[in-house]
Order: sequence, then structure tokens, then C-alpha cells
Amino acid sequence: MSSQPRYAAIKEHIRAQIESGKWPAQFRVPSENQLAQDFSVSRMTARRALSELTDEGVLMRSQGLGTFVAEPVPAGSLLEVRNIADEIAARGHSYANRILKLEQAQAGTEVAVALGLAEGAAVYHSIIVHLDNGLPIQFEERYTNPTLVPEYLQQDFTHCTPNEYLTRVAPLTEVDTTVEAVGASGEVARALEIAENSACLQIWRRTKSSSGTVSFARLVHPGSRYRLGAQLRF
Amino acid sequence: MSSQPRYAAIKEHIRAQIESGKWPAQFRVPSENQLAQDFSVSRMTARRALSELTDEGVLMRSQGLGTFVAEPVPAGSLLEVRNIADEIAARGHSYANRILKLEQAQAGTEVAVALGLAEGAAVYHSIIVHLDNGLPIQFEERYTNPTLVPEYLQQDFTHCTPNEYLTRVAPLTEVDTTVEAVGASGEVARALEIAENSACLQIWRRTKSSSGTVSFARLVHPGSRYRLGAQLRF
DNA sequence: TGTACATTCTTGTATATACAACTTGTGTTT
DNA sequence: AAACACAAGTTGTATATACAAGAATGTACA
Repeated sequence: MSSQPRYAAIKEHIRAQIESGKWPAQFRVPSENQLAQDFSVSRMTARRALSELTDEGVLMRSQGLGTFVAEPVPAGSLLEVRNIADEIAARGHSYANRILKLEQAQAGTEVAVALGLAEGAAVYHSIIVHLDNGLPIQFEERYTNPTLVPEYLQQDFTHCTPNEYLTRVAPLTEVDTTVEAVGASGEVARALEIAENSACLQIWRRTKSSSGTVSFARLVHPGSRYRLGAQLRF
Repeated sequence: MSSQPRYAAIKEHIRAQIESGKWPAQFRVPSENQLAQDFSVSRMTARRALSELTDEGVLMRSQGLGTFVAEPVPAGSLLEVRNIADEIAARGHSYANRILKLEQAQAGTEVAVALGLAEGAAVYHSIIVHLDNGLPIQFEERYTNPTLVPEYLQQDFTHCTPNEYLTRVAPLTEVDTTVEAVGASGEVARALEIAENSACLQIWRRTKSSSGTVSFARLVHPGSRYRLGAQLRF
């Protein structure tokens, strides 16, 4: 067993206060000296907890003023291809999904081009709605290349998302992502339980492994319930 | 003029070695003790330089082994801070803009936090609509830190965008980007000449230079006229 | 009244030190 | 030859201390 460092305990304590709502955004958190006294550590150790949380976007500091709880951070990341179930779990919410379709279909022009197959070739087609605390947060329509992932349809996606399964069986080498804003169509609006034509973030994602294009997905998020974030340094 | 901290000089030195190619990926960086000796600082100061570069993804460390140069990170166009005028020019279209507002204002809570200023402090506020072949393609609302860019309001933005000007006077070190989908508000809809509540891609962008947070902008694109793309490799 | 100054509390930088934990090589013992 | 013990070098954690810098408040003085 490995005991965690002392600054980690302070970080956890602060996170807990924030997540429980006791310390809302803009709340002034105890000073370095105060925390040092409360936790019986040196100021530098308390400082490390505050500094790391600041780097992580949880807190904001300003010399002479103090340390404050930052606005809640956006959920998704533009840089990583993350699993929606993991993202939800990381927020401490419950994950569930509804499988609306799981079938074999014929590739239309667009899908055929994206997957590098002939038009009319057999492809796997799935539509799944992902729920965050019971609230629909992503409409996922996916076309998968059967020659690369022959057992796709047999999977149990109630506890393992397609994304998770695919990255396991076919390690990614390249991902093309396109982001746009669209009004929700009838089908999407019903599935996401939002008004028709309300603003949605639509992500097109084509994933390739060494052997070819594995999958082509359209991910639609209600604009009011999802954001993408990225942090770049130079 | 403020002299930069000593650990920053060490960071710069290491970055310079990497960028010049002298220290390729996997190269073993001098140890904390070695750097401390070379730069005549304490080990903890040298350590800070290495730790920050590790957090930034530039280096990798492992206990007992040493510190090594990390693989360069992939970055797509979603991630570059590009000038909208250049983007339009690259497509061979004509660029123009309409300046709707250019004034000094008082920072509200959100703006103050984002810029690291006190609430009610003076900030520069501009609203500009960018046109692609005469069609509105971006609604740009920007708050700028007057202490870092005092001459912002005097600029002529008809041929040089704020983004272009800011990157020239204050080289960026860090950019936070958030992307979401929203329905166009009345003001935005009028400026972009689209229907109210139609889907728009809204990008929040906070740019920092070495001396602090320079600017905080909201960029709204009509969903039907704009997309963002990124390509990642692994 | 109001301006200037001093005080106090905050975060930021820097140092010196100590010990823990991990990795590698070296040498000794079995 | 294999196993073990040890030393050296590395990063990781933690402390005590000092001073610098920014911000707010109160106080003295003009």
C-alpha cells in the first residue's frame, strides 16, 4: 500500500468542498497559511495543493488578493479522443445509454467514401444515445468497417461504449475531427429530448488504424449541455 | 520593467535546445543538480523549471531514471490561433469587416476573472463583424487588458484584425479555447444577418502572454457557414 | 475632506536542508 | 553462474526560512 502525499489530501479536501457546493464559484478559499495550520503542514506544502489546482483550472489566484474557486471547467477535450462514459464518470455522474439501432446496412455514398469501401458494401450501423445522470448528452450515429471489426454487432454496448471497444480492438493511428453547429433534426431532437432546431454541437469523427479506416461517427450534443475545451502552450 | 523569475530563464534555455534540434525527443536532459549548478540556483528552482515543462508536455520525468525530452504534440487547425482574415484570404475570398463597437468599459465579474483584473476595472471592449465575400462569417466580441495593451483603442482595425495586432504586440504563451453551440441572440443574429436562434458555433478564447492574460474573446460563427477541423496522429 | 503613509495580509520567488523512493550498476557472496 | 547486498545518482516529498510584490485597510497629517 502506498500512502498518498500530504498535498494530495489537501487537494481532495478542496475538491470535495467545491463539488458538494459548499464552496461555489468565486468563493474565497483559505489562504496558504490558514491551510498550513489546518492540516498541520508547512506553507509550501499547502501552497503546492493550491498551485496544482490552479494549474488544473479548479482555482484562480491573484497576488495580494487570495485564491478563489474558478468557474466550472468544460467537459470534453478537443485534443483527446475520450470515451463519453469516462468523461461522465470523471464528473462523478452516472452513465447510461439507449441503443436505438444496431444493424447491418448498405453504405451510401458519403459513408462509402469515408470508410474507403465500395458504394453499397455492407457496413455496421449503430445509433446510441448516451445519458449523463439520466439526461441525454450525446446522440451517436456510427458506421463501422466490418472487414476490420467483424464482431462489432455482437458486442454488448450497455456497459462498454463503441468508442471503448474500437480503441481496444483496433489501436488508433489517426483521427479526423470536424466540429460544427447545427439545429437539431426531428430524429435527433426526439432522441436528445430537446426542441427541434435548437442549437447542437455536431462532431464528425473518422478514426483510422494501421489497417485502414475503422469507423465514421456523427456525435451530436445539445448545445446547452456540452462544451469542448482545449489548452495550448507555446 | 520587471525581470522574469530565474526558473523562467532555465525553461527558456531548455526550450531553445529542443527547438534548435540539439536535444531531440528521448534526449536525456541534465539532472536537477546539474542544472542547479550550471545556472547557480538551488536545486528546488531548477526543479521547478523541469516540473513546469513536464506539466506542459515538453518533458517527461521518471523517478530514478531522469528527465527526457517528450515527443512533439500533434496540433490541428482547430488548435491554431489563426487570423480570420488570413483564413478568408487563403480561400481566395475577399475580406472586410464592420466595427460595431470600440470603447472603454468596466469589467463585469466574468470578464474581470478571465482577465485577472478587479471587478469594475477599466477594460477595452470591441465588437467587430468579419465578412467573407460580403457575407458575415464571424461576430467577434473582445475584452482586452489595458495594462498590457494600452494602445488597443487607437488601432485601425479595418485592415488589421485585433487578433493580428495582439499577437504582434504581445506574443502568446498560452491559449484557452472552449467551443459550444448556441442559438443566435438578437444582437448576434442582426449582426450576422441570420435568423434569431439559429445554430451558431461559439468559441471562447482566452489568450495569455508572459506578462498576463491579454484578451478574452467570444467568436460566434453561423453554423451554416463555418466549420472547424482537426487532424490528430498517434 | 482628502491625500499620503504605514500596516497587515495575501500570493510569488528563492534557498538550504533532509529524507524517501526508485533505478542502475557494481561488487560480493553463495 | 546466479543471487544478493550495497552504493551512487536520480526524482519526489516535506519543512523552515527569508524576502519581494500586490492589494486592502486604517491612520495620521495637511
